[in-house]
Amino acid sequence: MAETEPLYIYNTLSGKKEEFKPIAPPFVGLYTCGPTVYSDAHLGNVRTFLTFDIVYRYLTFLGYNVRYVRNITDVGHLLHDADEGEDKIEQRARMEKIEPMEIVQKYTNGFHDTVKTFNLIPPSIEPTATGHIIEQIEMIQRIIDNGFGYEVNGSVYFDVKKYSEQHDYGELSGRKIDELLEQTRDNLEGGNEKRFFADFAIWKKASNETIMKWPSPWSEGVPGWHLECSVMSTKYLGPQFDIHGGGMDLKFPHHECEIAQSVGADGINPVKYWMHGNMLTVNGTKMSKSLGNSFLPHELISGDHPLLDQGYSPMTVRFFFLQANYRSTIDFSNDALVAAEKGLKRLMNAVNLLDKLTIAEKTTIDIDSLIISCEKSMKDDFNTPITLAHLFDGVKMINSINDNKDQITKTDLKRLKDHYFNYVFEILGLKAENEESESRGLPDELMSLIINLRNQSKDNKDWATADLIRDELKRLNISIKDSKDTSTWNYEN
RNA sequence: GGUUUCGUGGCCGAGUGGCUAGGCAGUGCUCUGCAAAAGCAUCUACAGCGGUUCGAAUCCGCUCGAAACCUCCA
Repeated sequence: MAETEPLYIYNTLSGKKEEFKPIAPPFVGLYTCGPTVYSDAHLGNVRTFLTFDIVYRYLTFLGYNVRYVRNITDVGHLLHDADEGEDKIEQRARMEKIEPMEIVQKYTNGFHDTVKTFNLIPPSIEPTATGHIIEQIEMIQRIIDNGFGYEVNGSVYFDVKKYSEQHDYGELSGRKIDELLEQTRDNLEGGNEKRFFADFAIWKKASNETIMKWPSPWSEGVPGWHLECSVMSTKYLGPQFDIHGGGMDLKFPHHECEIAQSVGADGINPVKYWMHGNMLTVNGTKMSKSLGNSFLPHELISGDHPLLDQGYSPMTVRFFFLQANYRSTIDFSNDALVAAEKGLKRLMNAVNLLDKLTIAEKTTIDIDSLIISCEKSMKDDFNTPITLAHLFDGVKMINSINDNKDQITKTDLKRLKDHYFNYVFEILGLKAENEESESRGLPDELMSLIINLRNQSKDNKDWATADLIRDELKRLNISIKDSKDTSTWNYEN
């Protein structure tokens, strides 16, 4: 692998693409905000995790030793207002009449199934908030000791006003603290324990009924939502690490608060490169549970949802996402998914052809520029749509060789195969989905029997019988496709 | 209301101060007993109005439109 071109990453902190320089190469620390496991992850959630799956895969491909940390939020994420509502998991547990930790387990399992379905590589470490209560309490103490936290009635708040006198609260999201006050739609209402409207809870005293709570120097309570990411990233990646990812909607306040907490506790700006993935939209509007326009992965695959004309395979969805830049919104539609389905098939057909090409004395295609182009586009802030475009240029080449219009030598074919293997499977994380061949056994043998009989009819030019077999199978949702000397079959969806 | 981003051909989506994005659909062709599939070729574009420039879809301004964030959200 030619390791010459630098990698550029769009850093939210600066608002531009910057050359990626790891703090301690060959090691790279990558942290992504994981799910709050109080309900099923929907497709929009999947998109963000996919974005960082690509980052992880590509950095690894480049030879970096990546430690990828993605947390599970299993406590502390409150409803409605980050500091006032009920814990999401507790509320859900009450609704389903089970233990909060059962909720956590149930939806953690579901999340793992989902990410596996879409072929996401598991993180190196997947820490939970409840597993790091002690560390969170320690961090709160450091924040208090440094004068950036204060206790009121057993709860501890981060003193944003004080912090902003010495530091830039808003450096990530571009907000100005004094403007924030006027711009906030709902300003401070009465009965609030906070000294300043922008302060946020880092420890919240729990009510008597609350099941999930822990002792602390201030009260029995729960840690604030923003805190866990600061604590766990620091613990596993150090006080300063390379890349922090998450959805665009977490930029403010969540990530802004993370910075403030780390600086407040340890005096170090925790992250060199902030990356934010954009939203999945439906008819131009953000997919979200509250709007009722979200659907779950299994609904997408089965097609069992009012917004869906049909089901789409996980790899179709993965390909669909990769056709857009992670920093752009991508709009869901059935047309777009159908297009992705066909595009993916075209790509995969060509990849499969690679094993069947005949070798020649010379090579008449330009493999070098294909390889260089793909490297260039991936190193330009993980530009997967351009990379796919290059790979489709290569598809033309492959087909052309297959049609004997171009030629390739043994060595070059090996390079081409390696290239597609690397990019399609390793970097973009696509995989073959031959669902019809999954442990078919008997049907497979029956079908080859039928196809053989039909081929005999064809050999005898008994078209009526051959067509009858094909038509009758079609009624059973099985389609027959004749190529030059063989016939293939598959289930129709 | 504030902040930010965006408005590309039938659809999805890149990119960029002058040079083909790509995928899907459409059209034509090849292959084929027929069909399907597949392959090849090919058409339509840069919201509107001004400005900067030799030249702008790309830079600047305004208008219109959309979205995200400012509340929990990936």
